[in-house]
Amino acid sequence: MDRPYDCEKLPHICSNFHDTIEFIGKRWTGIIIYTLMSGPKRFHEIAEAIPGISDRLLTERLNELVKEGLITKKHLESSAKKVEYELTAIGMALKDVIIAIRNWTKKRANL
Amino acid sequence: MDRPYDCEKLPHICSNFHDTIEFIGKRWTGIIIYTLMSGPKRFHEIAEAIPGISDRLLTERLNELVKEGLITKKHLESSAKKVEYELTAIGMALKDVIIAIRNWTKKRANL
DNA sequence: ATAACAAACTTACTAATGGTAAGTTAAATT
DNA sequence: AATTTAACTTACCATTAGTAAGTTTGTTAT
Repeated sequence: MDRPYDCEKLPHICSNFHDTIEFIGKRWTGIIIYTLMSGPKRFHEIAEAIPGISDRLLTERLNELVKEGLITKKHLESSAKKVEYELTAIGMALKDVIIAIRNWTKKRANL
Repeated sequence: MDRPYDCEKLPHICSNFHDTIEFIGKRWTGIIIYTLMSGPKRFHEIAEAIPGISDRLLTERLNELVKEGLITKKHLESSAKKVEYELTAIGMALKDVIIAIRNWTKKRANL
């Protein structure tokens, strides 16, 4: 069986695969990104779209995503309290990953 | 912006997306699957291919993957001590997800 | 044949992360 | 002026992960 790619020739990519999957696989991170795929959202909108997540973890994950450059945070209307989160271009590029996971989930359900 | 798919029409898929990404996103799970993409491997081969993982967690993750039907465990040579782990068809089907993550990682590195 | 070694766990313990709930702060609403 | 709301923040307990030593059965060397 062949590998998806050659680790000898792409050590940088190989060494980063683990980091990437561990990052986007952190608890709640995947579904937060998925939620933002349908457009920018405010804090409470994300919270309401994801049953089970707590304010604390949502704050933490959003901060991590901002830090990693996958989303941006915008303060609305000169108010310190209204914010909006939006995927960056590289964050939005995760759509292909999400589609692949969706397809796999569907395939698995049909076994 | 359009969604990758319509949750109204595919509630089953929608509700399972989170489960899927949380499962394959569990610590070490992604890289274990990736490691097995290049063919069946014995316990110590997987351990050696994944720097940092401990015997305890590797055992735990492999058992979870067997339980979820993504890999199979084969005892070699009528011996109780030599085992081999291999991706099932549905486990191997995660290759598309892995390729998507690889592509995204590459794209991100070029920013 | 016996002793040392190895593979694949298993157990015990500590550290890190996640979950729950209450508290905070500034702005918007009544 | 008092109440409510958004978006955190803090404190505390539960769950999960990391580290290291121990176990069991089979294999290899003497």
